[in-house]
Amino acid sequence: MKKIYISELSKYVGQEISIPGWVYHKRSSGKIHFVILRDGTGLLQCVYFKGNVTPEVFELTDKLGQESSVIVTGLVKQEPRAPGGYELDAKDITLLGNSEDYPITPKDHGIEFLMDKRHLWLRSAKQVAILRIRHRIVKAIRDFFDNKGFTLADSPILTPAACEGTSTLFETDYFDLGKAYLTQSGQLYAEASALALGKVYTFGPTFRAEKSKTRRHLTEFWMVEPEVAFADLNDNMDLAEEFLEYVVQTVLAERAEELKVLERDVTKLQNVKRPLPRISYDEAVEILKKNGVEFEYGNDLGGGDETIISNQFDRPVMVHRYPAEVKAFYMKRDPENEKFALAVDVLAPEGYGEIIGGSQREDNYDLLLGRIHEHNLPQEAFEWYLDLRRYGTVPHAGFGLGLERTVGWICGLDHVRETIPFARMIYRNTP
RNA sequence: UCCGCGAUAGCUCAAUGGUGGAGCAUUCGGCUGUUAACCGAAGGGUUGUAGGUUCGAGUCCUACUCGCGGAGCCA
Repeated sequence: MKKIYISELSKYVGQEISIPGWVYHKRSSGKIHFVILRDGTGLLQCVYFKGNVTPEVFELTDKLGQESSVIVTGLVKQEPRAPGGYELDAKDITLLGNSEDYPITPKDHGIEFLMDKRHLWLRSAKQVAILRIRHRIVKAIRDFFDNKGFTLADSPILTPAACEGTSTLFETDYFDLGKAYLTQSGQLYAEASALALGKVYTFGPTFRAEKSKTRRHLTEFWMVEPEVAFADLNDNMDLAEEFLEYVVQTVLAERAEELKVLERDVTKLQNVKRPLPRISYDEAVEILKKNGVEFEYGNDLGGGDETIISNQFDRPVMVHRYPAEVKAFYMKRDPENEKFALAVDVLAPEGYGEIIGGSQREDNYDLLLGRIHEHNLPQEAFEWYLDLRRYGTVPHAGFGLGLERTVGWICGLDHVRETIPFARMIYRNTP
């Protein structure tokens, strides 16, 4: 028999069909049993009347444990009383794999328990919706860059040294070559690729061994990093806002059902259209002072500061030209004021914080070499990077977008751990 | 690393220093349209670990373990 998914049931009204799936839930009322079937594409209520099926089938539908795998057979009917609008006037059922005492019941559970059972928690409606949205975001990201002539040029995950020299890295032995480190950013390699291909992006996992314990941090997370040759900070901001608009509007258009499952207030996402507001670090500091924040000028913005700033706007806000001291060594200084780096962070609304960090890169060999020394970085490890300035250097810029933070923001979640199938955090690497 | 909060049934939680309970889940019974169905009944506990105070500790004290949230750092 042809395999049918619940999502395409509307095409089979009046026909007898079989669908494989899992028992999501069941209710009974004496001579009638309701089995709610889940197949990964939707939910289907299957109705078993005592008079319509064999005693063996009726008995089985009473005993089925939550998440038992079954094949149901019956007649597809339109039924306003059923969730989804269709139901199965069921005739038969075949048990594939029994499930007893399924731990995740349709009641409240604590986060520790759910994370311990993450491999099963993924089957829940909200988690399915989140992962579908995550997938659509990934596809939108790829579509956006592919359609604009970018080439995917992935950066290595095992690297010989710190990209930025600041974060704590995961370390591993690498044969006779000493230590290797899991990458914390593909950017430096993306710069090399951009000078080969013009417009590139790298999209892969990145790793931070920092002991961050907040709703915005994972030790392993995905980042997309476009890099463009012959681009300055303004080009970079133009690209970032067009990119964000495309991703958000695509998800709104194509994952409306999933956003509904998550009860996301989409009016906050509908505003994500160009132009996004652009303010300088100085203007951001003014906003903080107006809101009574004691902020020491020259510091980086903290999580609370970002929330106050983003609350002034109805869409993501770009904050540019940060004090160079708080930013990475490779960022180009503002020619109009050497104290500032040509950096830009995009702060998501509703307290979701920094989802994009980017900059125009330092393209002058002597200045870059000086920065490497100022930051006490080993010049030898960066010789290849310096080569990019020795041989045909050009102005170039790029940014990195954190996938999980973006998924969390678009889905309206309060923690990034639900945005990836199996989150890796400081105190959790299982399941 | 620092600060705060927490750990009681499979799960979510309650219990004035004085006989550890409820809802859900499970099992049994009832119900021909349920929507986290409902009604009745039953089983289910070394209260995170180790000490201490007390006639008596789930409750008070100390240490430890684990978890959650935040800071720093960052996407």
